[in-house]
Amino acid sequence: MMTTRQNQPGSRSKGRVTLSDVARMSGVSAMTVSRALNEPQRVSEQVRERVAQAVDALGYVPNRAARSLAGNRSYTIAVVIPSVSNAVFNNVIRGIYDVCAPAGYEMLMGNTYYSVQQESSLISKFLTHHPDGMIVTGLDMAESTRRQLEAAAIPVVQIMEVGGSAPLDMNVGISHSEAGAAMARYMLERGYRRIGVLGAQMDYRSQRRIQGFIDVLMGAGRADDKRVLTTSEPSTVCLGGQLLADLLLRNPDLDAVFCCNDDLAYGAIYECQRRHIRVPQQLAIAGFNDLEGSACINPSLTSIQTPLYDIGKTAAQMMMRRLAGEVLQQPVVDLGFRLQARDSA
Amino acid sequence: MMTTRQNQPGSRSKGRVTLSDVARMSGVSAMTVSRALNEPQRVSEQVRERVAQAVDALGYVPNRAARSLAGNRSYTIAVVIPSVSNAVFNNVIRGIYDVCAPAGYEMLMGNTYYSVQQESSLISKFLTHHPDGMIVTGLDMAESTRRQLEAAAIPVVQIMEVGGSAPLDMNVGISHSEAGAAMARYMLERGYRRIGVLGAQMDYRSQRRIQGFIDVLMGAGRADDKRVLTTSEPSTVCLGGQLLADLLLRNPDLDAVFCCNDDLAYGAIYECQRRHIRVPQQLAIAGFNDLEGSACINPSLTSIQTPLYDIGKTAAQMMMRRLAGEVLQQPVVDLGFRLQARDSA
DNA sequence: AATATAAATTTTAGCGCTAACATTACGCCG
DNA sequence: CGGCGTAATGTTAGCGCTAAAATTTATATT
Repeated sequence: MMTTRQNQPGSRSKGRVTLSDVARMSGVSAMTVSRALNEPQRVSEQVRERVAQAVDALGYVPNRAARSLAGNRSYTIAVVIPSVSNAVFNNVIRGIYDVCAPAGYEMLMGNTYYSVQQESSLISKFLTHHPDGMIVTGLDMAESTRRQLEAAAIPVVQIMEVGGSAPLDMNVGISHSEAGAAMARYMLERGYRRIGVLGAQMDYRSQRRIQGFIDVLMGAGRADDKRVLTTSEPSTVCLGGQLLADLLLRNPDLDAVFCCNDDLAYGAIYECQRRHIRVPQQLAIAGFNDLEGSACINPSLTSIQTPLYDIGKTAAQMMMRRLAGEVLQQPVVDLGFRLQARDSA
Repeated sequence: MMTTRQNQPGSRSKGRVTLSDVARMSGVSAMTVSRALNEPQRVSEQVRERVAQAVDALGYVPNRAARSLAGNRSYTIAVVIPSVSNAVFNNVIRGIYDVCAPAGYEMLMGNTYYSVQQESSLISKFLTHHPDGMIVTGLDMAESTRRQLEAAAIPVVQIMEVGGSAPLDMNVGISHSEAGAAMARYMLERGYRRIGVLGAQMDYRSQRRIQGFIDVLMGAGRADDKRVLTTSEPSTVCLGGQLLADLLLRNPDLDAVFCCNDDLAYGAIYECQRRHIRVPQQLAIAGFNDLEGSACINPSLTSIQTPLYDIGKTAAQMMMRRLAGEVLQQPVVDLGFRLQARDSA
């Protein structure tokens, strides 16, 4: 049970342990305590120890707001992604985290839910934290947001895709149209000829994947608009099954389907199981992103493996270098992808 | 391309637009601008408008650090969960967000990855932000962390489970042991007799689910240690298949398996598909959490539906009421669960 | 019109920390 | 042993905002 004084939020605090309390107890100035905590190598060992003891004894917790205000630096990187819950971005986030945390940076994370409006308002909100840098997903954003970011004059890394619109500052990702094209070439090589396409969410990257895929089919004289089914609804496993059902209704003769992400592909495979359609013999299915479950579904799913962790890690590393004052020779990095062939296509 | 002045981080800022710039331009005092932005009903309409214009013209972005420092309140709620990428917690987070965002609160989120150590260090880190409140997962935590939270003297809501250890402050969730027990009773009622149990991750809540399940089996004289297989490895779909394979090796006569979460259950179903074991005729399978995909896998998965969104929403509402100074009559809320019977068991 | 009351606004004083500069202590050399 | 460079510590001032108190202005009441 909570027994003690509850700080009155919204009143002038008293009784909070501050740097000067620690300073008083350890018999040095506040500034020295600050240095003992943030640049320990700059104070003598005995001071370092006395300060550590005082911090412990008093239960001192530094106040980031004060630090940020005084230091004109927040030690915070804002990360703007469509959805933290998405397994795709989770890997990216780990990559960012593994670089930021050891460097003493916090991450401020938020979801856009694939909406340009939500992205704009989220970025506005994040700017009030005065982050030292920002990592945002994708190359496309509202013009006003672009201006806001330029006005903020902080380093920005755009992640996930390269080669779409011109980047604002730094850029790390893969070419989604090339990845889509690679999948199309693979399917054609394997002998599939009546190839369908399923897409949901239809953010810019899904669109580019599908465009790249279709362009290759077109080049081979195998494109057919009737075989492409997309929706702006959020992508779910169940939706994959429904979309496949729709698509087959209009194209009973399909011999393969490219799903613009693995979730849809799972749903499509489930639908085939229910209809006793043998995959890949009667219908081949491929996905995109190569999520954890793709290796163990039946049949195992052919997909495009994207370097998610490395995208996050590289983006954060570039950010750190920029924050250290370095001028990057290569502000745009294409990390490439790998086609993971398995049993489903 | 970034053209303009890059703020030197770590130097005294100049040239940032501040409240007083807005005040000067709109011909009122800084304090009035502050009120115009934060309590608009307390200033005259014309001032409100002039301020809005000046904010627009100057591109003013408030500085949260300054606000937090001056106001002794951060408008931040720290949220400590095992893994943001987990679909389970995603729903909880949405519930929290839907209450916090309209109330003007930010969420500071972090993962413990089911580790008590990581939880401790995360909470320490979060306390440096001086959040106005904290929402943490589960009832169990390191004793030192418990003391830290008490010393911080902020409202705390522990979420996900009720009825385990005594709560620190407020508490919202379900009883995992009761939920496990309910599943066991259901399986016994359906006539299953040689029932196995699979568990991974084995955080406290998984343990309680399994314990509740086994207690009921025991009461019915159907418990058997050999039929329980658990691991502390993180739970994944693929692991579910491997664990089932192991379990069947030692217990070829099983007629049902309870998986302590849906991911494992998916893997178990896949493994059955590969082995041509008919579910549920030869082997029934049940999961826990009722994730999105559980309704459309083949066969559809019997699971325990937990009120994830409502847990988050309720927790945040209790937090808001507490921050408004209210004394809660009911600091512990059990939201209950529902057994979702489907085809797999 | 005088007074009481409420509403709108300003003034003052800091929140807790760190950048920049100032000072002191210490070792080392000629 | 004085002078000098370096390392260690201290002093000053202020980051941008808001709580609280003080003041001015508008509105109601008699």
